[in-house]
Amino acid sequence: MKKKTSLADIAQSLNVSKTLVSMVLNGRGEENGISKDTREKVIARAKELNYQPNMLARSLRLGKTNTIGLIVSDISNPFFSKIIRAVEDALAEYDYNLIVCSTDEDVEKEGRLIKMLEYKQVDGMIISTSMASETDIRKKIRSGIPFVLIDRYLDNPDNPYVGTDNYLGAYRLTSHLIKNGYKKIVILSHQPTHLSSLKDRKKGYLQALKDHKINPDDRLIIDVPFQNRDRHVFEAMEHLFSEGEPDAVFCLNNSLSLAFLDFCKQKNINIPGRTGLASFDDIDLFRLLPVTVTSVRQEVTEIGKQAVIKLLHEIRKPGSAEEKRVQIPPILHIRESSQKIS
Amino acid sequence: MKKKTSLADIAQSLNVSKTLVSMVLNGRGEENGISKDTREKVIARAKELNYQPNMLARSLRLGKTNTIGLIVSDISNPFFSKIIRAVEDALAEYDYNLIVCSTDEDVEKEGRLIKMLEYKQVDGMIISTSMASETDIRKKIRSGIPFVLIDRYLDNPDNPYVGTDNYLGAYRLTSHLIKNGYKKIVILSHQPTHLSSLKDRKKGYLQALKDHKINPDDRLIIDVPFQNRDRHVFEAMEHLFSEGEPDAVFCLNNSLSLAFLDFCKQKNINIPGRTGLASFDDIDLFRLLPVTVTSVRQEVTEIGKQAVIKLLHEIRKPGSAEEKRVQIPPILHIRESSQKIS
DNA sequence: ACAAATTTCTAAATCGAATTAGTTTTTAGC
DNA sequence: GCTAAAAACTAATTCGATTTAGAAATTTGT
Repeated sequence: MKKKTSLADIAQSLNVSKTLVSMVLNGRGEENGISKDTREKVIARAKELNYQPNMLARSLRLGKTNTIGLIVSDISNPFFSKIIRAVEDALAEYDYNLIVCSTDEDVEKEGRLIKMLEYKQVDGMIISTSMASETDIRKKIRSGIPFVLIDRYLDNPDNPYVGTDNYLGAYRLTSHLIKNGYKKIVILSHQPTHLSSLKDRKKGYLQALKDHKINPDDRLIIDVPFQNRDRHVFEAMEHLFSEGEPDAVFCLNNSLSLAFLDFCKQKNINIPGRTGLASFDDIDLFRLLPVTVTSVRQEVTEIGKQAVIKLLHEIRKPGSAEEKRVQIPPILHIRESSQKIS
Repeated sequence: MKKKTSLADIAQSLNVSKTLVSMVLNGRGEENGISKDTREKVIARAKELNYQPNMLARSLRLGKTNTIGLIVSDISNPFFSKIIRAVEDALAEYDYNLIVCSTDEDVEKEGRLIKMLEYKQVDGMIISTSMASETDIRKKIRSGIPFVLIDRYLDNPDNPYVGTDNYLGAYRLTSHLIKNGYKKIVILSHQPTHLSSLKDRKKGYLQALKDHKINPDDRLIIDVPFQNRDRHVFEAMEHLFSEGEPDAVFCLNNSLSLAFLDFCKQKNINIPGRTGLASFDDIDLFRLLPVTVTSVRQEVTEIGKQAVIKLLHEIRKPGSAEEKRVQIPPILHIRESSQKIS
């Protein structure tokens, strides 16, 4: 590893000051009255010595790193990985980079990651939090680094947030099922029930039932833990289908849908013959199955983009946003898995 | 944004030197002969003032950032997002973080990203390169920052590399197809044919044909561009199927398989009735389709883990690894899409 | 030719931590 | 009570860039 050239090296080799070199290389030579001749010499020498600015030093001095931290539960979940991609692209336009972290829905781990990002002096964070309240998260972010929540919001309505209108999506999807003749609609969700995303989807479901004069049935509301999801879904569904047939199953995210499809495959359960199916989150699989799957597609790219816009806004002038919470309407894809019951 | 407490603040408030505070907080108080009394006072005050070390300053001084750069073509591709997750987890054990970037198979963009990671002084890089030669990549990494290639290797066999044994996977998969009676086997690949991963898969395919005395047919070897992949696959397949029926299609990665399945869905092509199917990369979809898809699964987690081990090795003592190229054997999943031709 | 104005450039401080090469203080020995 | 040794602590430099405040050199005006 050759030692790198620094400003000082260039300055020394030309017998000028570091100040001058710094100004020239930052394109502020002219306005600072550096002669054209000198400017050219500096630029030439910088190239010659293969000068590469050290962003650490620069960031330390300037108090900004042009780096954003992104925390999600699992970067390999397609929902998040697509958001990350959108965030990456949006940030690139403003010359920001991205440090990504997965929490596995572990609040402790999330806390540690937030701290770590603070140490690294990121300029802001985008967080899909597993925490239950804003107080918890503020306890970690003591420095006041700006952050934007995605996917899940917290109790404080002034927290910048971008996500899907989960209530709306679930309401529409459930209404659609009901209109198609389904009555006993199972809702398959996750256990830490404090997540706003899942809560709102459940609310949408319940409201749709209510509006269509269907009484909710607690036995049709299933919450499985995050860990060992597949096994839990299998057991819960096995139990449910042995007790009596539901009309349809509404899975609240892509992982649950996958687990449920696995169950159907193993148990040879025919969709929509034996049970209807609808899912929150749309994945490739759904349009490729021979019986395509009805779903609500979240606008992941839009969520990523807007989160970035909001965050950069917060970084520039904190707290000045007009609209704190942005809820993007999802898109309903009606397919074959929820065909009309004859 | 409250101003942060620095070492100096703690030092001043206790009337001791920064040196002392630094030593104590780094756990080197005792060995440097700081009295227990003072040590406790420092630690207490640090807590009281909510001291958070500034990693920028630390990194600048120490010459290491504990940050790794990861470059892939698209972080939202499930193959890569799973590798990223594995890399993240493996790095976490050594207290490293991850900056991720997507290149979209664009060599220019990759060059810019490498430069940027250098500026940020990452301690090392893990790269799934789109470049064609080691010279190209070395031209960018002028600083000599250690890097490990994944998924695709380059001409220099001394470059640390971790990937799948693509030749082996393709050879086995093709042999399997041949043994099941398939003869006219289409291979669906991508156009920039310099990628070692795709080249090796093709080699494995050709060798399998040869070993089974089948003459390769150029019309069955299809290379589509990365951009507008889906459209190109559709057109190429439409043309191919109109000319005469192939026996089977071997897709060289998950994206091509998805595009091909889309085509079959639209054209109502029955698998394996009308054409057999096998795929490199295994995705959830394949085991959930009613006709499950035969595939070669890459050990993504293992690739991520080993890449990290190799990189940390390079960082500690460059060039000392026993084995430069690690090729991990993939796992063949024989399913229904490649059933025996009767 | 000399002051004033303009052009061109620079020394030194700063960001926050780590570290080298000490110095000061205390204790021990006799 | 004095010295040597041990214990406890610190000043100053460094990493590499930016910036403030100002100095030196040149040009202009009369």
